[in-house]
Amino acid sequence: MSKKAVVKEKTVKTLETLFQEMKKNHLRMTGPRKMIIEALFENHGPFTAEEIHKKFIRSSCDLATIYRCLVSLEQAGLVRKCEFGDGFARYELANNDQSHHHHHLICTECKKVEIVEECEIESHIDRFAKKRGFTSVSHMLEFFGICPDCQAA
Amino acid sequence: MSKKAVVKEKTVKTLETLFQEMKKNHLRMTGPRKMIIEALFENHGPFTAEEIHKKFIRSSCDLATIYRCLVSLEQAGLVRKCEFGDGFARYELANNDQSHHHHHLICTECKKVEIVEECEIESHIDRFAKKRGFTSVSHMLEFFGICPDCQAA
DNA sequence: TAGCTAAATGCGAATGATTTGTATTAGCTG
DNA sequence: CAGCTAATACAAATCATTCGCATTTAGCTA
Repeated sequence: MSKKAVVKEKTVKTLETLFQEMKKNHLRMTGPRKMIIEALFENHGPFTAEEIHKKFIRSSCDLATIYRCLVSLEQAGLVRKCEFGDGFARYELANNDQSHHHHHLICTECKKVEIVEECEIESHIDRFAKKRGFTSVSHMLEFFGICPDCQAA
Repeated sequence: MSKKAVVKEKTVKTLETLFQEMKKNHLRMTGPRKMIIEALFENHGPFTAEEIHKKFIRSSCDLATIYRCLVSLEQAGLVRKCEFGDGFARYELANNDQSHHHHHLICTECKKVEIVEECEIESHIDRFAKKRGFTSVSHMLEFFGICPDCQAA
């Protein structure tokens, strides 16, 4: 009972922290934005804009608004965009501290996403997927950054 | 001189091998397909369909044909599709043997792609990018496979 | 080598996720 | 509470990619 209370308290605090971060970034606290943050806070995604729109937004809200909210929330660092190469951008809460770094394990058939917390040797990386009973396992590893030429320009 | 000849001979052989693989997969040897294979063989990509169309295809050829060729070449295992999450699919020659496994290092500004041959500990993985003078380094690591539920179905 | 047939292409239109223009609405600051 | 803007709704545009269909052609066969 006390354990549950602690968990709940921690949960509420973290959601408030997210809202404070919104204010810190000069983002107005609008209905759609709050609903998006709450949805991503309470459900582990990542989710496409359309999934967020259909599953989590109760009061009517335009899909274009969802897209614009996600852009501003991403720019503010509250939300992270994930690209799995299937034509849909997905979004999840961005946990800024490195302790929450994680990868994804996506079923190529049903598109289900599992969180992968482990982080070990790259050459053995597929075993995380196989350990979970996945077959036809492969992984995508791509680097991003600003190249020396562009830094100079 | 003899060195150069050897290199050239090897080059020709490998390109011929690719053409043989096309035939083995019951793909007709059409102009667009040959040009795409040659382009990817002579230039290290990966390239978008539009880049291939504009840069490498001399004789007139419809962009839709490029897309269709890339699909059939991918199905035949000759070409690999890469997704960097910027809204463009890119293609490169698929080297089936594991010895040619590599990753990519993409400049987020000019979209230049560098090949990353190293394959070490995941937690130190960003150092490959930093070692090349890139800043704002991040990486994308996603897993793909068929989940137990879908295997059963 | 001519002819056959399915596969491949060209061209135009469609698709679908995402973006954008613009008038209207509604946070926030004083 | 007024006023200034940012944010929203709605509709239309964008843009990579796909598709339909008529025409062409690669590769096989006689």
